[in-house]
Amino acid sequence: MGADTRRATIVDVAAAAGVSTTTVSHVLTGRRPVAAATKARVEAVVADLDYRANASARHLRTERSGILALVVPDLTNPFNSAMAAGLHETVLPSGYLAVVGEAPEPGAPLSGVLRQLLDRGIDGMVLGRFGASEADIDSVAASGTALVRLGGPLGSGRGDVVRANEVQGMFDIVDHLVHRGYRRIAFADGPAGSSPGGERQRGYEQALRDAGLPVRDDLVVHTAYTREGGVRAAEALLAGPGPIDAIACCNDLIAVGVLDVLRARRIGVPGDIAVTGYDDIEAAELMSPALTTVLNPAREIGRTSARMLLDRLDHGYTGPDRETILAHRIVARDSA
Amino acid sequence: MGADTRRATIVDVAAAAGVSTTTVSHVLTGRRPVAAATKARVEAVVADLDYRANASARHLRTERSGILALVVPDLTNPFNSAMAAGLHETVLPSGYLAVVGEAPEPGAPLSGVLRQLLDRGIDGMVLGRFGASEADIDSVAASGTALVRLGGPLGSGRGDVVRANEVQGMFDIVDHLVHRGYRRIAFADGPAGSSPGGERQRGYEQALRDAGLPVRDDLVVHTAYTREGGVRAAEALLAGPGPIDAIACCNDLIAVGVLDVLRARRIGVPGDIAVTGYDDIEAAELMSPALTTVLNPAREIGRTSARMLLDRLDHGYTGPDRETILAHRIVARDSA
DNA sequence: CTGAAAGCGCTTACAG
DNA sequence: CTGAAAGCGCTTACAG
Repeated sequence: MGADTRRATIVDVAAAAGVSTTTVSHVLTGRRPVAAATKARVEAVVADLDYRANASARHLRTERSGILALVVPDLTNPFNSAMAAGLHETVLPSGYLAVVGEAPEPGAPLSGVLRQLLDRGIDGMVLGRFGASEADIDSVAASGTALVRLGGPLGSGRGDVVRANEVQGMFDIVDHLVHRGYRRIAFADGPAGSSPGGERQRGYEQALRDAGLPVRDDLVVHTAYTREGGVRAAEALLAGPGPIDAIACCNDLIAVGVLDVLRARRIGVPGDIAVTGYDDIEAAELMSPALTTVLNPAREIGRTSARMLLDRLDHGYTGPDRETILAHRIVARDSA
Repeated sequence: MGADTRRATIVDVAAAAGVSTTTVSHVLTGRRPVAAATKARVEAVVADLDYRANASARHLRTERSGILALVVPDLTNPFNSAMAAGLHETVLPSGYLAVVGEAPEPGAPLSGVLRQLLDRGIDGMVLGRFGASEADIDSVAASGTALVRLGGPLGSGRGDVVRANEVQGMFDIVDHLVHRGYRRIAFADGPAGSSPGGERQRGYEQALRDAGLPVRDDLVVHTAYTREGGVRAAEALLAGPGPIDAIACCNDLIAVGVLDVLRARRIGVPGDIAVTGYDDIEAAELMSPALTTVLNPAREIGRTSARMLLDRLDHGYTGPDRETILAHRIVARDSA
């Protein structure tokens, strides 16, 4: 089909159909009724010439870019790529393109990626869980970009929020540990002040309190959300002030690192120390021992975020900011 | 910081700097020398007004979209998301946006995603390894979009190719099995006729031949590139015509499924049957037994693809199509 | 039910 | 070394 011939424009279509470009445009957008016969004629020409509107021209005129973005700290994290997949599949049928950005330095002031995305005039943005500063969030919100945040407080004018109930999720899995008889439960948290680390820590502490167990600062250690972070956390905890019999980790990647250390030191899991994760990445059930964790429906979070964006962009929703909470589920395997 | 004030345009900058928009444009693009003093003045105003060019307007005028795309069959596959990350990080500093698309039905004629991307006038595209039809590839090439393919034959005018040496990679790992004493080595391939399944199968067969081992059709089974595919492959192989002592899998996900079946049937790995994968996804070393596999540098493949695209788009390369081959590496762990 | 025309914000021959 | 002006391909008041 037409190799290097110039792509048809709306003018070509109008000429071939014997109507004005105005009418062609209205047939295409459906924004004004067009006589059935005219409409049919235009549509035939559109098919014949294989006409498709030039996105740049349309967006210049409508002041929309037709681009949605997801910004996460690490695209390699399976949780994030599953989310990206959910966003893509939901958004494409509506004609949007979804761009995924890795924010290289979480928390850097309006970091490069965010800035570049905003410069592009993206229509909507899903801001992943990481240390985006308040100022950054404000910038995005102020730019008129529809915003969905994955976590953080729901505050008017700062975007919709999609989240799993992080507090409850960590509460449930620590409760699971308590019911299995573990008493000296440490917590390998994400970086101090980060999300979802903060929420998960609250769940951890609440579960201890409800069980009548002491909440001890020296049993909580902060680290990066990575396998290496888990290694450091385990080493710190093992060198800590007293014996522990379980380590609840803030995510699966941290749990992987913790298990590395325990395996290397020949500490039995869950016999000597139980370990739990959070997220249920694919590797969780492949590991030895298989990881007991909390399933966060990543792909569904992506889909839901997409729908909330489309609600505002295409379906005319202009009400107050909304929060959607997705159910989590404890996946009990062998590590706890 | 201007919350909802109208974004500055090139006209605003020109007025404030007391020059024409022509000059502002040239300061911005660097496509024409501008007197140092004038340039400094314009740059000061740009910074002051926080001016950034409207991407849609620029692209409408230049007939470029500034968007690059990566199309893969499954974004959830860690190999693909690592590749996507490499593409992103390389391309963003040059001002391009990278879009990732999941082709829902591999091999469907110019499937929805591909079509939509082409309609957007994307400047370049990386076409992942899956059953894109020849016609599809021709369509992309003919559209004037810079094209990089991940695998497949290098043919002039059909885009650059970035690949690992699949034949050699599978040869090496099957050779590894041979050297460990395995003799009845089966092959759990991807779908018949798919890439990189075909190349890997050739490496498998060559290694057997070089070792003086028979190449038997009934030891090769075709399946999907997924864990479930691996389950089916293992069941077929185990129900097959004769005993086997090793299963070389076409990728890690297949190997995971194979290990599922062997574990369930209490068949020792690698004692009774050795298993190898391909890709070295993160889970490979977390599994039990840890998977012996071939490392394909996914992120580096993404980076290299990006550089080849940028070469044509921004650096004026107009020579013949090129092929870049990246080194692989055998990662020997416990499963073989 | 339909059209003529302005204009979105850029870049780039053309001219001096 | 710099500018006036055309034009990229759309959409949308305005008018009939």
